[in-house]
Amino acid sequence: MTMNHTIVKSQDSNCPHDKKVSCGNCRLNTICLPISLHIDDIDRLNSIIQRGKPLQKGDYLYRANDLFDSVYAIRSGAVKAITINDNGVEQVTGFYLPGEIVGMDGIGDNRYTNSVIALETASVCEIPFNRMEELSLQIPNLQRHFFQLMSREITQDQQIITLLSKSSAEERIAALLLSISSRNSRRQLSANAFRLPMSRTDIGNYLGLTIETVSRIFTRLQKQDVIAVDKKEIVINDMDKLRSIANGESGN
Amino acid sequence: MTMNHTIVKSQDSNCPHDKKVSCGNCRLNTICLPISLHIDDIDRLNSIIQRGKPLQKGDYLYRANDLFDSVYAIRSGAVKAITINDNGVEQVTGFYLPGEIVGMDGIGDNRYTNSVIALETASVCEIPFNRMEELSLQIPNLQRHFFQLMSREITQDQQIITLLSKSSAEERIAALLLSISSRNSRRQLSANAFRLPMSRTDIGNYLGLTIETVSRIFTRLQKQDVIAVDKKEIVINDMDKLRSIANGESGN
DNA sequence: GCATACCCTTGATGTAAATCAACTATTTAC
DNA sequence: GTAAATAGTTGATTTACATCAAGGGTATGC
Repeated sequence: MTMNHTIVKSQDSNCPHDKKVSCGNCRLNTICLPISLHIDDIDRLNSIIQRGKPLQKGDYLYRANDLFDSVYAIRSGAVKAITINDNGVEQVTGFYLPGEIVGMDGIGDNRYTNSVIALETASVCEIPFNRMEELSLQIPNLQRHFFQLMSREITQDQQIITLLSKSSAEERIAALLLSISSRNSRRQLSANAFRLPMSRTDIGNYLGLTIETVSRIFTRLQKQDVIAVDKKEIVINDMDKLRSIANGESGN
Repeated sequence: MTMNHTIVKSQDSNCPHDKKVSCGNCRLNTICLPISLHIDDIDRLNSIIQRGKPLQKGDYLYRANDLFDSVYAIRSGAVKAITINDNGVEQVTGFYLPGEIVGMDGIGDNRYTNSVIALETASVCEIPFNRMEELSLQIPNLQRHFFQLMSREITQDQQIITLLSKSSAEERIAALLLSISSRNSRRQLSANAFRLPMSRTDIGNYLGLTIETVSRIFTRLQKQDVIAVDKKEIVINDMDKLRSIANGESGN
């Protein structure tokens, strides 16, 4: 990923070094923001949002048990959310790409239940929750938007539950690839060729599989010419086949 | 469960046949409602809530894909939420007991993603969401309460994800029993002896296990004197042991 | 009161994925 | 530039749970 360091005013509003970024001109705003907001409401929302220095790979955005104060929109890069349960086992609970929101798990008991870690260099927009709540009282559409965001997170988590409860290793991997593919295309990126921001270990942890199984499935899908794998670079050669595998319609 | 059919005014505000039920005198209100609400705010909330006839076992409260209009507080009985995925596989996504709220999955796209079905005779309080939203704009604590409810649902779903991804069959069953136990004690019911409202099939579906495995685990836990099982009646004989099993600290 | 269906249990066998093991490729550090 | 650590692949073996199978118990309906 190239980055413009010249003094020329960048047209790319998502360059992490560009301090002129605002919600109004952010190219992710149709994903991250309620499209239904008035232009001046967007300005009011923008005024409460803080944009800090980018995270480096491995940096924590916040840690489980930290006091909750903000949710964060991913502006560039990618992060993972993890929880550590009572017996010290780590679980990856989600991967978050640009335009997506993390931190809503912290609202319930005023402490985050997940830790969020950068998978690569990433920049985020911090949305202080108390101020967002106040603003929501004045902007009904903003309140509605946050209810919707949280509801969709519930629905997504329930889809993961179904995946883990009912699907084979191959179906899980196929579903993850399709999820990343469709989230990429929502951001106007290629649905067929992309780089996985996470390691095989993270994939296995997320999908309830060992790293060996993840590796074998990638190899198998490649041998079937469904995908081409080169380290973290993925090319989907046969989207329909991948979908039918994810839906358990394949003969395996 | 006995029910008073005499003309004497019932003291049990949760008797489904008592039309005088209100949030103000409901014994579940510390669970279901924000405790932080003013007494007149509780009245305002109460005024928008609709209480219909009880559901019979097997009745649907709503169906996946129905237009979303309300969330529901369970007043008595128990329900399950299920989703049917693309390939027609049914997944139980949750069990809901008195004081708990269902339907928040519908907010995201204005249609329910789950169907909710009564596991036994059950009564519910319907909370029309549009009216609740309007009220939230005037009662900040109510807005906050709903954000918290949704956040906790996210956190719970993530705990299920961890359970399915990382735990053995025995650990899953132990965790479910402990969950029901603690939810019962929150309602001032026994933590050690209770009736499971759901079938073995539902348990297996929820936990990603076959009915045979569920049955075997119950038998095994009984042989270890951790629990006593008589059909749906459960007695927890050794809570500490059950906890250590759930935490994967048992030698098995 | 009996039939039908459903729910649950228990045993025998099969299998997908875990585990164990060895090795290669890639990144990080000095 | 080389060493050490980290990440990923592939094969052999084990295992936890699924599947297959049979039977008993309980509820539902005529």
